[in-house]
Amino acid sequence: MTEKCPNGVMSRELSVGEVAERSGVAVSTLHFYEEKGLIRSERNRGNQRRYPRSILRRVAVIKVAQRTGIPLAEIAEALAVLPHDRPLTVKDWSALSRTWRRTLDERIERLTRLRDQLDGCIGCGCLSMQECPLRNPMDTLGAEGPGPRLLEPDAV
Amino acid sequence: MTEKCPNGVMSRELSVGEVAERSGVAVSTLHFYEEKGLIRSERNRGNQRRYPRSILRRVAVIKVAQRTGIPLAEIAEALAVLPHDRPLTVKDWSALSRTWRRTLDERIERLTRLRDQLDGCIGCGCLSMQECPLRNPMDTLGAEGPGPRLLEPDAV
DNA sequence: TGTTGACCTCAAGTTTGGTTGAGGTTTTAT
DNA sequence: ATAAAACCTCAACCAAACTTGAGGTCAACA
Repeated sequence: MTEKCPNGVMSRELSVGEVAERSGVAVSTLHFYEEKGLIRSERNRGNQRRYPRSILRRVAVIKVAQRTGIPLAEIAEALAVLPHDRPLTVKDWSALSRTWRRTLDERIERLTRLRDQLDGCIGCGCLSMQECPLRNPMDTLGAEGPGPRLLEPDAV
Repeated sequence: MTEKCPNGVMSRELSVGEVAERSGVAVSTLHFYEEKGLIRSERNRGNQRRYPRSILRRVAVIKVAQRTGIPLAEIAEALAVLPHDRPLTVKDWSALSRTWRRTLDERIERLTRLRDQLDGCIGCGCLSMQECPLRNPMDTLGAEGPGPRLLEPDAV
């Protein structure tokens, strides 16, 4: 069942079930990814999917990207420029992960800014559209100046 | 059109369109929130929605919670214990925002951990299910030990 | 008194990321 | 040889958070 090369690395192509098991995603998900163009498969004479072992890295990359919050469509775009017929290299991975790291950084920054605003507003609660930094998410520009605001019961 | 009280605060009830404009959410969204139990409305004799001005703070709170990533269902739950018939007080807001701040903190932490793992793996790319911290998101436990991993072309 | 704009309800559509199931074929194991 | 396990396609369904549209009513203004 498991054919080994001289060097001891298993080199047989993988069935969809094997890929599912080894990559930790469901078979249905692999079908789905294929439909979305994220992965590709060859077929054997019985029309069953057969994958090169490099699929495992590709799927792994997809999963990591998803954890950073990148939507599948964007992941697909990023992977689209890379060939399906050879494994992703370390270089490919570096480029991708560096990009994703940057967007992850931005997400973290945005959330951190939000947290700070929340801190500044916990004791206030005015939530004024005009004056409260929480309601004015001018996310990038530092048009801040939180500080306590006076709270008029309904003057939102 | 705008009736003022002696003290200069407008105290008229608001129509759904007015709430939409002043709170920055669409009319359809207000209908939707009502259906989900997040907000409530009185009706005038013509069956049109009429809101007390306190609705504006309530909607504001919902929006802020959403920005922190809290799903509507959870926001609904949190707001459920608070009466619809009086404005949210600073105390209400403090309690809510403190809770949400904590979950926001967790989100930030999780993302930061991910970023660090990504940093450790950018030059590696093994993405091994067994060995790569990026693939083993045992998020809470510090079962770390990233460091460089040797990269065998297909040994994912 | 129109007529226009705001409002009403209810149903259906949208997007993202999949899962579930029916009905049928292929592979694998005995 | 046969039965079970794995695979195939295609369609439908799920949840979240809304939006859109149809068909009809109400209100505000000239």
